Amino acid sequence: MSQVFRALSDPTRRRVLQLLRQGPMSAGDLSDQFDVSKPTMSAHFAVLKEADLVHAEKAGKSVIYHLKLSVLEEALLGFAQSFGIGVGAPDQQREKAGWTGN
Amino acid sequence: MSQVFRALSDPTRRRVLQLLRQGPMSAGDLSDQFDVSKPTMSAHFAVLKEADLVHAEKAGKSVIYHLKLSVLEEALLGFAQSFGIGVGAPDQQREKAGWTGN
DNA sequence: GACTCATTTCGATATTTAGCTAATTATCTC
DNA sequence: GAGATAATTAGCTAAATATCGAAATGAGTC
Repeated sequence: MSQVFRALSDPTRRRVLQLLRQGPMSAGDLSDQFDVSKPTMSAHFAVLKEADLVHAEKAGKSVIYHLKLSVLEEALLGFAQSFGIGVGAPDQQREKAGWTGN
Repeated sequence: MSQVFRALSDPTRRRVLQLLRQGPMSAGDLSDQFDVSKPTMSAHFAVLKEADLVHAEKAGKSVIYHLKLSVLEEALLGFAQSFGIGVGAPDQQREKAGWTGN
C-alpha cells in the first residue's frame, strides 16, 4: 500500500504508467520519452516493480514492461472505499471503516 | 497530485486521515493515538496540510484538524478515471487518456 | 570469440524524509 | 504578569531517494 502510493508520488513514474496503458513497452522506448538518464529511469522502473504496478518481461536484449492495471485498480479503489468514497453501486458499501492497509 | 500521493505513502498519515473520517480532532488528541513525539506528528500534519487533505482550524489553545474528503475523493477518483478505472456509472467514461496531473 | 546493443548495477553526491529533544510561540487561567 | 497547556519551530542525526557517469551484465550478430 505504502509502496503503491510512494510510486505514484512521482510525475515521471505516473507518466510511465500512462504510457504503458497503451500497451507493453521496452525500457529503452520508455526512457526515450523522458529527459533523464537511463540509470535514473531504471531506478524508476525498480520502484514501480517494487510496488507491483508493472511486470518486467525479458525479450532478447530488451526488457518489456507491462502495466498491472488490476493492482493499480485494487489499490486505488480499495483505499477509496475504506473512506466511503463512491465506487461502483452507491449502495451497501458505506461505513466500512477500520482500514489503513499497513 | 504528487503531494497527495506522497502524503498517502505513509501509514501514520493514512491513519490520521482515517481517524478524521469520524470527525474533526485536535492535534493533541490525534497525537495521543500514535507512538511518536508531538513534533513528529506536527510534521505529519504539515504534510497533510501541504497536500490540502486537511484543514487546520485554530480554537483557543488547540488546533482542530478537519478531513477534506472532497479533495481526497477528487484526487483518487480523478486519477483512477485517467486510467479508465471504473468509477460510478460504468458507461460513457472509458478512454480518457492523456492525464498525469503534473 | 569479438562486437554491439539494451539494460542494470556500482559508486558518488545532493536532497529529502522521519524521527528525536529542546526551545519558542500562542492562548488561556489565576 | 506568572504559570500552565497546546502546538509549532529549530536544530540535529540517520536513513532513504534521486540523480549522474562509468562499469558490468546479458543476449544477440558476425
